[in-house]
Amino acid sequence: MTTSGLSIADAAERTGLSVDTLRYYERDGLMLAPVPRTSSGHRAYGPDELRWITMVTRLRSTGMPIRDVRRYAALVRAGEGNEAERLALLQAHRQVVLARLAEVQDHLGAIDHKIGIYTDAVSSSAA
Amino acid sequence: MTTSGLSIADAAERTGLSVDTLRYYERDGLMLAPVPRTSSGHRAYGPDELRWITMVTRLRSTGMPIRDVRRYAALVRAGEGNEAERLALLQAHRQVVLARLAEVQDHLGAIDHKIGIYTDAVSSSAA
DNA sequence: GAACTCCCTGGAGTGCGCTCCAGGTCAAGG
DNA sequence: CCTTGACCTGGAGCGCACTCCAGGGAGTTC
Repeated sequence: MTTSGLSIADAAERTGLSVDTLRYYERDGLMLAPVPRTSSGHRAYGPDELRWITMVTRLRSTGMPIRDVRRYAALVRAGEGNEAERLALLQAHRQVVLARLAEVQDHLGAIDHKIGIYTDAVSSSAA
Repeated sequence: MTTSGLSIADAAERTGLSVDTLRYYERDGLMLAPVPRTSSGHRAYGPDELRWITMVTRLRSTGMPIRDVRRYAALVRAGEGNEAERLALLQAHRQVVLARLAEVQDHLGAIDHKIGIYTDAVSSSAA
């Protein structure tokens, strides 16, 4: 009486990833365990898988390389006892992201300045 | 009596790009004009080149693809009269960057939450 | 004038993260 | 039955942005 789970196409729609990417992530060791299969061998994504994919997406979308996501997945897969390592990995990532955000914001500020200049130029030439 | 300009190695150091990247940008049409040369054919980067490279770096570092930087360079190279187009390009980029920043910040918030959970777990296990 | 260093060019190679493809299986519909 | 459609696998291919390399000057140092 278990609900079998989402097809890969449905999981793709839910997560915003492509079907190919979902299979690629699994092949590449980013999942915590092989995705469950139906009797005919089709993947069936359950809530656990979807939640984990969401976490992977957060890490990827903040710029974490696949290889680091894989390391994080390995830690989680290993089970309890390595929380300090997981924490260290996430905190290191956090620092990288914050630095990157600051850099982008700084550069964007300079670009905004240039936008201001062009805005003046364009509006005065239209006058 | 013209100061000849910086060697490519010095320009690389100044801009934070690699020597190879500087040559690549020039080959790929990202510069406004061919970089001036010394009598022996070595590149000599002057203030104009360095300023432009700084702008390119800002665009690149905020995620603008090479191809769009090239389009922007082409507009600037074409001279006055297309300020509206330059402005449109920069504004479009700005929107993309802002959206990306918001997304990253959102995902980072979720990661921070997870960090909080692990911090609690680790500190209580140490207690 | 031999060695050294820095630079040149054209072109090949690399790492990343997907993305696509051929050839095959399986359950359901007509 | 036979087609259809979604999915399977292993592996090749791709776009991007560099990065590296071979082979060849040119100017300086001893």
